[in-house]
Amino acid sequence: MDLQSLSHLELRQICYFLTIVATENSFSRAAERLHIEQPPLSQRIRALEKRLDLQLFDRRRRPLQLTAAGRIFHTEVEKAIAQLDRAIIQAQRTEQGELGCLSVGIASSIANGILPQLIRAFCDRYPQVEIELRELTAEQQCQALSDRQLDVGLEVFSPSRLQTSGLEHQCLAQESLLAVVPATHRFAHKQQIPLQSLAAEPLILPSPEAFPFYGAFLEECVKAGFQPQLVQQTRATWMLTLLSLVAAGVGVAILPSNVLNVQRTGVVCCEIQDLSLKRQISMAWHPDNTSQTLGNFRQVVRQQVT
Amino acid sequence: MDLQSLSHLELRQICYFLTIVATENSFSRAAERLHIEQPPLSQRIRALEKRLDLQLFDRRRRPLQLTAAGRIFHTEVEKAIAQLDRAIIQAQRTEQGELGCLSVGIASSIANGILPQLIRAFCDRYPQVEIELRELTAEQQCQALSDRQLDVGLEVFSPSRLQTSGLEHQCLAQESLLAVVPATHRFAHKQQIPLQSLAAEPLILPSPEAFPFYGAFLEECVKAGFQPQLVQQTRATWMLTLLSLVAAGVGVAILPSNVLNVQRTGVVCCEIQDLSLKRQISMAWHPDNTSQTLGNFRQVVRQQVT
DNA sequence: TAAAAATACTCCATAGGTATTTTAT
DNA sequence: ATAAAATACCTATGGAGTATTTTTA
Repeated sequence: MDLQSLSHLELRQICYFLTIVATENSFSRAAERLHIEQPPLSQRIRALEKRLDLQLFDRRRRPLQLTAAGRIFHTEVEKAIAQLDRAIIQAQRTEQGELGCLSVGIASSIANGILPQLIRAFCDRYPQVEIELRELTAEQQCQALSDRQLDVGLEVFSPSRLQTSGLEHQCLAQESLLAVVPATHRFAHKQQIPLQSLAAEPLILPSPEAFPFYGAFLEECVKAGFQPQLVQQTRATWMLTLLSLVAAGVGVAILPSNVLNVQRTGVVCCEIQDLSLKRQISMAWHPDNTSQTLGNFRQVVRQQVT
Repeated sequence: MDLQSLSHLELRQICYFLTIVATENSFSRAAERLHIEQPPLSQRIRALEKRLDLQLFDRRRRPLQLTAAGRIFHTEVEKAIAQLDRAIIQAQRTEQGELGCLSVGIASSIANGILPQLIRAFCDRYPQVEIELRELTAEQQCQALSDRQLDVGLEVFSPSRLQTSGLEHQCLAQESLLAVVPATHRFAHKQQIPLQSLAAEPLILPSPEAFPFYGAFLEECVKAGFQPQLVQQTRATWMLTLLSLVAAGVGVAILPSNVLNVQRTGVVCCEIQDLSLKRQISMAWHPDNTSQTLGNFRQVVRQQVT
């Protein structure tokens, strides 16, 4: 393909040609339909024929007929015009955010909580937008948002980290912490337990790298007057792993309230009295990202959380 | 698809866009490659963006990047340009006679004789041209050639009919007539027989409508001093039918020499002495038919018969 | 002879060039 | 500070209009 020579072709001339064929090869009626006079139309077609080095019409008899080459050109160039039209439509729909791709950072707490309704609502409204879910920690999401690797992140972000990254954010939901105990435990029949009652229990906490939030929980325990006994032998992060440890009687797990969305035999959840600590789940994005798809996603999310 | 609005698009601007993307989104280097200056290129792209109502490039940072819409437009419009290129190439090849269709009128005598080598030679040289073989009588061919239903005819044409149709023609081959006798016939072992020896034989001739040429044969018999005995009960035209009648002992058939290309058990061919009568097989076409495909066919045929 | 396309010319819109300014790293 | 793109302005190619001629059925 030689762009250099194609660029001298006039799309207008091609559309004129298609119009002439559409009017049964009448130059006069095509000119009328094109809102130009007949002589310029004749000129343009001759110019087209000259540029292509092709005889498109057999002018030796009336009514004018397409040559064999003209017929082939017509069928093939019609496909090209249709494809060009598709290119424009698709690009415009992409710009409107009706078509394309959005990469969304999530964490297990999101996947297990607010995510399904957000995805459902967005996909209903923008069925042609592909959502790429990426399971990343809050820190990885901040980095990816700054690097334009990610369009939007859903996680428990620390406000200071959002600040330093220059990210914008919106609060979506709050979660409290629950104590998860074996079904055979003496707390199992209680709706609520005091925070201090955990002083005597071996506690299972998720790996602090993946869940930095737990530092705040430990501080609350100290404020309440005890040093928690941590089960050190595990650095698991998956909620199902932690629940299995509880079911095995290894200890009591402290987990965010989205654990209520999971049914696990052999464990029971108890609210913790006196613990006002809340995990703030937010949506974060980069202010320079002007993608309409992102704007649409934010709007849908805003509608869902209010 | 709206031809009216597409016609105001500039193909040149689209090619400029593709060139910019091809040079890693550098306007300066694209301008260089396009042999224009950078400012006009910037102007053209902005004009394109304005016309399409599309932001193709994100100009807020360097090096410039395509927007999501720009990326879609690029991949889709590249297909359109490739299709446009195909349209031009195919039309040009059609005009050169390298691509397309040729309708060729034939008769059984041709199919059984010179046709295979002509088809073979033409298809070898022009493999993308489709040949449509139409089995028509000489009269039907003259009519179809005049009506532009047929590109070229191969038949035993009468010179006067060619004249009145205003057709051009070229002689391809001559055929003599043979006597075909049953294998048990007393002539069966002879290479040649005198014309007059046919006086005593019941003669099987093809239907005179399909083979007007046989009138001349009957005249030759009269000149030789006898009135041939014609088997009247058949008006068959197919050579294989006539040979079957001979094999059945109904009589002696008088057939063109292409019958030698057919092997039929129970029959033998004999040359006829003293019979100078020749069937002239010609190629005919209409002088107004300027199709290059026809010209190419005529040239190949000319090469084959010399 | 009549309808339709081609030709001849004039005008003007827009692509391209040159000089300069603005912008992003 | 510098490289690259945008802006401003000028020139000229070529598309469109009007009047007329040519062609074909």
